[in-house]
Amino acid sequence: MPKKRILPYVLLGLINNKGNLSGYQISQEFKHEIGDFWHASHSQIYPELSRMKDDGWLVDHDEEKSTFYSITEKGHQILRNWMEEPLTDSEEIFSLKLYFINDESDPLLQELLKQELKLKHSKLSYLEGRLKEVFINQKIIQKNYGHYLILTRAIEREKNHIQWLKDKIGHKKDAE
Amino acid sequence: MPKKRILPYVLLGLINNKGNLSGYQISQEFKHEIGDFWHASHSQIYPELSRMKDDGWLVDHDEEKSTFYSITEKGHQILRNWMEEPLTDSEEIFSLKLYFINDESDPLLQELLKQELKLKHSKLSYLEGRLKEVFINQKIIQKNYGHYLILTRAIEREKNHIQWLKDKIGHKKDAE
DNA sequence: TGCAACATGTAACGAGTTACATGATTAC
DNA sequence: GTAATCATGTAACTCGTTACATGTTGCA
Repeated sequence: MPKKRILPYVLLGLINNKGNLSGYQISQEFKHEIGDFWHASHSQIYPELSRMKDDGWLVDHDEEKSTFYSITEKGHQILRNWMEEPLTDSEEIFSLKLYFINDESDPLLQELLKQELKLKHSKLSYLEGRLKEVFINQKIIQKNYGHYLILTRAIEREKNHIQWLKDKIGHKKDAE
Repeated sequence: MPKKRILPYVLLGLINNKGNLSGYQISQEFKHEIGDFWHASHSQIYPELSRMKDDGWLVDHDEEKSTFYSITEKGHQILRNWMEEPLTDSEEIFSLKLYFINDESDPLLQELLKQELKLKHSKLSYLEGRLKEVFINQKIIQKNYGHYLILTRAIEREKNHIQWLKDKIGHKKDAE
């Protein structure tokens, strides 16, 4: 099966958040707001939007200069389904989905955090397993020091992420 | 200009580390050892190896079942140049280059860590700037809570990475 | 004897990038 | 008036994936 495309869902999410958007505005979004987490160039955006319109996910309405798109009921459904799809081991998707959640009280937020926590836990144990398996003694560490470094770094990173997730799941307010 | 390809350098690095490797062995490496940080399928590997041979980066010698490749002097040069190229904002490349450094005393190690530290510092200030710029009051946070979360998460992640880099640059031994 | 793993290759396809194009409007 | 930005579109190309293909060796 072909790899799951993400772009259409990103476009859906953006249009859903903002009400309606033109292709140009979306490409600006990618340069600013959401640009830290995802990117697409205009040569992807325009054809994609028109495909999504053909599929009934969006409707367009021409205004003075631009063609604006807004989401249909079908589009809503599709977006919702995607948002509720179980996460896979991809931090990008986790970030994107978070981005599309506006309200702190949306139950999907806690759901996402819990799913990601589970994923990160298993990633962490996998990495810790690798560490034990590969670096069984000091000599191997010395002979493959770079490998040892990134592996231990990866482990620390997961731990840090897990800690963050746990904090947020506790639905604590920002009290630092 | 076209995007810089990484695969050839990964193959060079692997072959350089192990002395000589067949295409099949390399694809096994991707399934195990290095698989946590980079991946390529055999349909990429074989043609790439033969291209690299044509370019004089590798020489092949057929043995019983497999064709083994080893690195040439030219290949060494190319690999070294790549390793010494300044890092860009891509953690993948940082990890890969680290992976190819075997010896703790290789001066390139400290160089890499310092470069990455600089990059991460500027990334951090960029993200902190974004946070101040976008989330100017509590209301905006409430209305875009997911965005706020991933942005603050991204900041924490950079801080964690910076801390790790600083630890390692201090050429401290693992004393926990 | 038949299946899994070894070992290599090529073709078809999908997604994303850069480049090529074009025309309107705005600001200096 | 001319440069930048708005606004959209398509074509060429590259990279990577999956699928298709083929022959060998080891083992149960």
